[in-house]
Amino acid sequence: MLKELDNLSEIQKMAVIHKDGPAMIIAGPGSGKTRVIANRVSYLISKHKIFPERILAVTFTNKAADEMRERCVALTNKSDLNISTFHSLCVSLLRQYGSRINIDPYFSIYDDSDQTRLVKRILKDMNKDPKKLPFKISTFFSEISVAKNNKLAPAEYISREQKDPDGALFSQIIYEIYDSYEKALRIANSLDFDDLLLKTVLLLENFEDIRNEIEERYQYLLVDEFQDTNKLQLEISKKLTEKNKNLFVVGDPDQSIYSWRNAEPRNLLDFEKLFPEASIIKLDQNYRSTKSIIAVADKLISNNTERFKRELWTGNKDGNDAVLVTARNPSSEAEFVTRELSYLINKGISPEEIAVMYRVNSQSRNMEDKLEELQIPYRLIGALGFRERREIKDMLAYISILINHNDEVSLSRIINTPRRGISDATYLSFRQAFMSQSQYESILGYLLSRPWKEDFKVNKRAEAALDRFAEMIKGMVHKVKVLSTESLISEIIEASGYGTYLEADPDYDNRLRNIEELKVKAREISLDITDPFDKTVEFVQKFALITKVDDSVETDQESDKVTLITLHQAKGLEYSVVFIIGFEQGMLPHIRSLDDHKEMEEERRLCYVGITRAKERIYLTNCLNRVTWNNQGKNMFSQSQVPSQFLSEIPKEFLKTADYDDFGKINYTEKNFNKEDYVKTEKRINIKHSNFYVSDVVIHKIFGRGIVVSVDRNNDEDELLIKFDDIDEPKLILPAFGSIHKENQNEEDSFDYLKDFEISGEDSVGDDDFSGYFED
DNA sequence: GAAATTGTGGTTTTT
DNA sequence: CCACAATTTC
Repeated sequence: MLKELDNLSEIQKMAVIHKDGPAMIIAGPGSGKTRVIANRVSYLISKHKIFPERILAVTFTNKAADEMRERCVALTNKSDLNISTFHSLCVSLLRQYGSRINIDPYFSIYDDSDQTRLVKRILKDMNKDPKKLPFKISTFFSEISVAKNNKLAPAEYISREQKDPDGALFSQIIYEIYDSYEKALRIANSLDFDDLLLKTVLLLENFEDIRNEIEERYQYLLVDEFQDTNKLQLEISKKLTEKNKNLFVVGDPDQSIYSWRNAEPRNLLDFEKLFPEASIIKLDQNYRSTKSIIAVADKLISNNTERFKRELWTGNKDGNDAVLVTARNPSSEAEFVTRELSYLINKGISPEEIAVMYRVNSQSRNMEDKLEELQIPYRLIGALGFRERREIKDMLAYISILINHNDEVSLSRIINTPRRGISDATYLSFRQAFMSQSQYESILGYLLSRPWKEDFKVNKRAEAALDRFAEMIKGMVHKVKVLSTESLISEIIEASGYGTYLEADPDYDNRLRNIEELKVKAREISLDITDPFDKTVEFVQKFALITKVDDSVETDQESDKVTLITLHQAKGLEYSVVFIIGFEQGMLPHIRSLDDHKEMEEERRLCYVGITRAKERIYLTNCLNRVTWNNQGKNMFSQSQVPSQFLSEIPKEFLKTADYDDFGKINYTEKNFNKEDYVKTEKRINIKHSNFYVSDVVIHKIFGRGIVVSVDRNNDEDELLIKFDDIDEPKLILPAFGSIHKENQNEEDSFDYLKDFEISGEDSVGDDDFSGYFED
């Protein structure tokens, strides 16, 4: 038997040996999807003698593409496979054929910060105050993104929108900005992310010869994560397989989490309608996770109503119980996670195999603090990607303007960075002058040839500064043609004064390191291109598509690190141990989703994605209180949190619950937990007895007033069962951690017994730890 | 024109 | 709370 079919289930084999015609693989999490794709690629090559370069596999992220490539190369020993993302595929196609639709091959790619810059500039030109618009800039971008996904140019957009009289005014303004934005992009010879897809669709749609040529080039198309494709990506997939129909798509409707970004899960669900002859294969055996984990995931996702009923199952062992831990507040939650993971690490689990996941990036803060406190190395898959760092954006802007002389956004970014005496006002006059002349086609060309001295008036100082800048750029315009990308970067840093400017930066070391890293990345890219200029162009264009998952903030040099990551970014990854924090209404599900059924289902899918990343252990955590931002009062205040409704959707027997209080101690209410394990991690000295007795009236820091129902002194430490006034079920409390005192005693007296033992570490048993929680 | 200071507004997820 | 914009001061 061929090695491609080794160790596969019958159903997986069916997918691997699929040759011609459309196929849809519904692949549940951990069902061996990547393996199936890689093996099919390999099988096509070795069994059917398809040339590797005629197979195109499209994934969602660069990282996924790299992994896929690695796997395929390992199997086939061939390196000329085509594996890329939709966006980078489009960049390549547009570079090659873009001239047919008036796109210069040296186009720049604008990310959202570039877009925002551009739109702000446009608004200024239109004499509009960004703050007085009836919508936020982000609304504008999502609006035009929808427009572009529906292939609506500004004119088409407005004619469609105006049918709705209520929205007419709103749409009119959007239209005006959209129109100017498109014109500005064209003048700047730049494309935004949606354009990359849209222009490619237009290319394939309108030019049969190009379509044929590309379809000839790629005989077999595989698309991964198909549930997250948008309309344009579907169209590209269809156009590329128009004749041969060799479209092999893989996805999982339950993992569709990008509908807010115009992903259309229907692309997958309706695949059968589109291609009635399609082979349909469902992979629902999970090879990744324990039964406990799968049970939680499956019970949760079965609460979605708009869903093909489908059961994920596994032949794996039961494994550890899934755990829910409730903490007092986010910092306590982070403390629990940190201590627990240090316990796991001590137990021999590699930090690399552990991830902490959350709904929003800001939740990483508490985790970072605690991890640093305990000196556990972590990798933050960050809010701020490498690409978005200021020094990196600046470098790229310098290079971009040298490549694309029309790239106005880049020019405006660096013309006074570092400060060289060219104020925004000066730049605006200069730009105005450029716009109103017709002799020079590019803004950089205009700057360099300097007739602008006649076109507008600025003071001597500004004029001299502009002159110096032009001189400096002039010296580099030819260098971009001959220097390697990394030498070019060094040259820019030297010539522009950026180096000296950086030295004054408080974050100098980091920024310098980032720039060095940029050079390394430049060196690594596109080894097969020989011309230095082409290489730089390739680098800049592909660099714009790098995702945050590709790079990260490292806390030290070791590679062995715990991962902090958003649930969205975690898709496609797997870890032995996964913590998902913030299981509270308003956090997860996110507050913006609470009133919308469809969005709630997507939040549920997001949890499903998170839970199914885990191989061995899953911990869900939440907080009783959380400091939130109050719109009205402009004050931070501690708000009591309602547990996530998703938790109640998971039957109790599948999720063991425990409480965690601020002193780093878990009250395990389920016997399946090995309490000893946790005590060891805390390095606490066991205590003796407390002075609480049955029927004592007590005050608890969190739960308020209650009566001691029973005292258990069999263990090393007392366990009190307390019926609190406001809580139906009596709660188990360990009095040793100072969160409780007798009603008729003041707190200090109650704490007396604490003198009998000590708590290791710098922790002091004082009131400090409580301050702030109950204010307001 | 740049730096320092005050004010303001905004918090989801990202190719 | 934090980032960035506007305003004031140098």
